[in-house]
Amino acid sequence: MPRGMKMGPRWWHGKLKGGGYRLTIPREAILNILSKTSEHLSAEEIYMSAHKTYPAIGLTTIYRTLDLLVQMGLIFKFDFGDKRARYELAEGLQGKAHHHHLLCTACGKIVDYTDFVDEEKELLNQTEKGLSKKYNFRITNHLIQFYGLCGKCQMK
Amino acid sequence: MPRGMKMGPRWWHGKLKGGGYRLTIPREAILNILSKTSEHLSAEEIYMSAHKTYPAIGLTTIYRTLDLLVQMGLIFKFDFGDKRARYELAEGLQGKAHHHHLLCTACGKIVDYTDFVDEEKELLNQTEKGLSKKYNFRITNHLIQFYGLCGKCQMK
DNA sequence: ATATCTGCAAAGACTTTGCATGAGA
DNA sequence: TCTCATGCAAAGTCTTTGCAGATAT
Repeated sequence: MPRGMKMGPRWWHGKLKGGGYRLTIPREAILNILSKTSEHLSAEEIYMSAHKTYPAIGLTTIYRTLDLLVQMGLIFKFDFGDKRARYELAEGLQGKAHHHHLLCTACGKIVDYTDFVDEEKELLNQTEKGLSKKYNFRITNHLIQFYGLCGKCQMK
Repeated sequence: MPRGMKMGPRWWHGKLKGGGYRLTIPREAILNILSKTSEHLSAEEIYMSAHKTYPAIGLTTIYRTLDLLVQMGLIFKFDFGDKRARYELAEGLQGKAHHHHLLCTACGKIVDYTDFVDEEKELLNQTEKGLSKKYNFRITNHLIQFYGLCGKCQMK
């Protein structure tokens, strides 16, 4: 059984309660969906998926819940240049490995890669230290993305 | 006199003509503005600036021109998470050095840094090679951004 | 001359807000 | 019970599109 797929009280119950937030059906639904996919879903896609098991859900709630989860650090919000925000479970949760993204500028394909991340991490740590000192920033996060053409699109 | 500030036929005349594009007042105005600033202007800001010297200009034209210039590779389009696209002259033009961005998540301040870019470049080259081979991508570009709190915002 | 470019107005797409109802603890 | 959360509808923001008139070459 894959990591993070076990049943029982969901790992996020404590996180929500600890933050003083209620455990509601929409929140459960959204976290369930994000836990089970490896895709980078948009609000609309999450809405459609959640709608199947809980038809009463509204798109507004999706947006509000996603904002909350981002703020709590449970999920990440990305902009891949296709005009809509996309979300994924934060690293470290559910056995998710830290990864970066490789994007096809022609078809929009997104590849998560975990290779080379160790080397990157080393450099990033140094860079963060240097930048922190020089510009007096407290760095909390970074974003790395590569853009190019995937195999299929190269042939067209 | 700073590099790139000299008068005479603008460096972009040839680029536009070579691409089969006309040399128009709006295009001149927009390129002039982007050449003279070190800020990361939004379409609206460029519009307001251009409007001062050429009041007849329309916001639509700003968007269309920016799209054209991005497509030609003369400028870069960025998303800094504030809901509007921001633009800057491409590296290598007008003596612009290759740089990355450091963003304050509280006040939106953007710092261009050129330090550490050499080290980053080395790693990125290796990573690009590895990714190209493993995922069969032809990588054309990359994005690196650091997020954190600037000095002022740390104190609040 | 004529194909390209522009400006206006309207439409489009995604996201946010106001407010009354409903539900978790 | 009593806040907090939700859903609907409407509004907001940035960006794109349609089209007739203007312009560069």
